[in-house]
Amino acid sequence: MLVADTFKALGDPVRLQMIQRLSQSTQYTVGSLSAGLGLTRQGARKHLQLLADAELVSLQPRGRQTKVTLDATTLAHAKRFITELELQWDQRLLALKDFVENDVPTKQTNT
Amino acid sequence: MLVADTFKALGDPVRLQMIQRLSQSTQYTVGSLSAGLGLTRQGARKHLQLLADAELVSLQPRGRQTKVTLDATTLAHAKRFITELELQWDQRLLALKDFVENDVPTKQTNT
DNA sequence: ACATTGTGCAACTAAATGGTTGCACTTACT
DNA sequence: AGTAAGTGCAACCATTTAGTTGCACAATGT
Repeated sequence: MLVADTFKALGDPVRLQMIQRLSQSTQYTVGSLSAGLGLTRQGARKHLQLLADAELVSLQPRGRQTKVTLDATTLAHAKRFITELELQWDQRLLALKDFVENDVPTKQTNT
Repeated sequence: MLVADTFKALGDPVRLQMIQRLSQSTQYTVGSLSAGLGLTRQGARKHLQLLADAELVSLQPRGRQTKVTLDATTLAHAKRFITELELQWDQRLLALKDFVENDVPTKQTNT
């Protein structure tokens, strides 16, 4: 599973709100989670499936209803990706500062 | 600008690679950034426009060419959003643990 | 046994997305 | 002045996405 898929799944207001709700309660079912989002249950269910495919949530059938829980692991992966970008970015700025101050050429990756 | 728009912009392999490149060098132009991605320059340009609209990169015309730089601020916002989700999630788990161990009812947000 | 509740799935439609080609235009080089 | 380089923009096409309606079906409650 690519990180891009995780971001893609997070890139929708409805799905983000679902995730946000799920971070606040462990008691959600497909029905309760789909209510009050301004679209039909079936519409919401499609979003939910996307989140499940991206492994951001897991669906556990419990008799008549299906429990929905957050998968914090995938969320953590996405966060880590951003953190690493920021690290590279900071190093770049540092190298640039070095170049300006001391005339030490910085290694160029691309032109 | 909604956080969802940031995630949406990050939710594509081509755009993620662009962001990754930009985190490694401050020397990119539209042309150099668009090369070697397996699609036409005009195709890449569309992705770049999306990133610019999401304020993940900024485009600065420099005579004949256009310089592209990363906007780390927006990236930081996205990261923060995830961090806050994780915080709520952790608190939830803690409350749940409390409930199981001590039979202290936890405040339910939803049913 | 029967009704109701919670869910899943398929078909369909409108709009957004990802990609292409073709062309115009300005900046720089000789 | 003439050519090449770097870009921007519009038109077009195929695919995916976001939403709907309609229906089937198993689990629960009376």
